Amino acid sequence: MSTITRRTRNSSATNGAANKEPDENSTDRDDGPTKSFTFDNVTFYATYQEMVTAKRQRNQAMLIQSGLLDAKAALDSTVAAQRAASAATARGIKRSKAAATGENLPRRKSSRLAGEAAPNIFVESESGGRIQTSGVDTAVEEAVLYEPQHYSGRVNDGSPLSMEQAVNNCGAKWVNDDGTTMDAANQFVETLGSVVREYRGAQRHASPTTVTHNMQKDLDALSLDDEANVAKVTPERIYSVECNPSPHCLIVCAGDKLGYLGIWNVDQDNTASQEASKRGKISTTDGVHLFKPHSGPISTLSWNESGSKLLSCSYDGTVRMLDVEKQVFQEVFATYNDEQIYKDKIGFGLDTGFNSWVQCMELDQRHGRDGDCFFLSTSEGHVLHIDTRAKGQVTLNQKLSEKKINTVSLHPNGFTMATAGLDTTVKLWDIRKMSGTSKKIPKTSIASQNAGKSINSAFFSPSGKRIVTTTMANTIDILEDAHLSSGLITKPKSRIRHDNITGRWLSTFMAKWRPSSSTFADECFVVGSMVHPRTIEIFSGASGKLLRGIQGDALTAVASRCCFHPNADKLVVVGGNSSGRVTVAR
DNA sequence: CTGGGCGTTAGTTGT
DNA sequence: ACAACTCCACGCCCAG
Repeated sequence: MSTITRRTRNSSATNGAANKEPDENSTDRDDGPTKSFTFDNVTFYATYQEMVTAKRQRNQAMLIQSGLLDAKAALDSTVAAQRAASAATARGIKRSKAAATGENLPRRKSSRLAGEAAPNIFVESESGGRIQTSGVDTAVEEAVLYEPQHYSGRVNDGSPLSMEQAVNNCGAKWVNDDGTTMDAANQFVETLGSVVREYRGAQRHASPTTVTHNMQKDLDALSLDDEANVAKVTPERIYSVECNPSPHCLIVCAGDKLGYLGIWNVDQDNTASQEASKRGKISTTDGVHLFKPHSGPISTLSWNESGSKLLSCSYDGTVRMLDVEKQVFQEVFATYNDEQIYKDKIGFGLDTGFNSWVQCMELDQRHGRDGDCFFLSTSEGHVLHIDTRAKGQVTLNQKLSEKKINTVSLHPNGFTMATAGLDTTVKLWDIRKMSGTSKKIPKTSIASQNAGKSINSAFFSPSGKRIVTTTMANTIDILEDAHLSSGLITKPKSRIRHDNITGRWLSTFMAKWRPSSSTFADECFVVGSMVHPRTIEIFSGASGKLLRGIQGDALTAVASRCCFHPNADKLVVVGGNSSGRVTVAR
């Protein structure tokens, strides 16, 4: 291959060893007939163009000879066959037919949220983008016009968001226009509440979590073949997926690029729901319910231990908490700029403009597992610690990097923290040695490892013994006892070659540990993959070996963000893709 | 040393 | 079938 020379900028970048044949360069603009052109040291060509043509023919012949074209054709046809065989599932949320043809419609929330008694102003019908309303047109215009503009385009002024508001924020495009969506959402939240109560009750007479006796057997049993285990849960590309911890009921939530939160009751009895929908009771969303508590990508979702609260962290600079029992999205943290009107806010002065956003969240379990305290990392290299108990405060604001920090992870010992990000390193810190606000980057961390390329994620394993990192250098590294080492870590315990180049349209891969009920030797993690046919991969932490590549008809796209169910009796793995679809393997 | 520009990547939706 | 659209990723090159 090294003799193939192409002249585009990119090919010379990707094929650094490309031989530049000097005559090609030196005679680039000289087609004069007085010279002859040498190629392959054999043939003489009268003109430059003839030489180029010959070269192209040679290259073509080489491609055919190499079998690359055949291989590509074979791959293309298998991919095409897969595409044809499995069209995207229709299960889950649907685009409203009326809205599909038009641009974004004015939201109903305008008049509702403004608190105006504006009866009868509803979008009655839409066709071809034209909106017919009942009620007075000017009133609609005013309602839209005076819709309050919130800080940085956030969904509201930071006050608690009711379930109804969160549903209405979704806009007409994704809300079923049969008017039953709200009922369905209400009913669903009731269901969620009873799931939580049941789980709490079970926890009270707790027996130790079921221990998996034969990991490999459980892994082998995972299946991705049932189409009923796929649903469109969010409108846009998924940034985060998480399972409610209740083992009694499989409830999966996903957050997307635009701040939508979809919660899917996977085993909702669809026949019953369709019966009900015929009676006009609830809508047929296949157990999927859509809310919009944020205005930017939801980067992290985390349930508290009892499954009663869901924390969502977004690039929009806010962290919200869905309280299942109170049925409200409470804003527990938000960044603001340094205008004096915000001086009483917890996040005052933490938003420094366009290049500043909150990148990720990690719950701090040191003071109970209710989600009261958490760490945040920012696009500007800060790590924050927020304590929402009492009045709520920023208890740590430390700059740790010049570049974006993609993840923070706290060791179970409660003081070793791992950060990883665009500065191409994993760094370990002792948070006991940090306090308050510091803009100075500490000169030394306890230990660090340099991947050479950006690091998508670095997480401590449940035992704390290991760290798994996913890097843009196309590796997954497993470090062992990194929290006990110091200085530069030159060699990971094991290094897995893994294609992590997802490009700009897919969320980056982040290998995630199975959270519980695994022994130290059984620790394993899940990660998405670019492999054809589409696969969700599970690796052993101890050996770095691939334990299982889950494939099946139900997985038709790359699952960029994956997670395990924390404590279902049976092994459950969930993946979210770039079009908002969630796939459950079990 | 920084920032602009470009290329890569996969899947859905509209024509 | 095919083209358009996505564009809060990141690496690399290259100009200033």
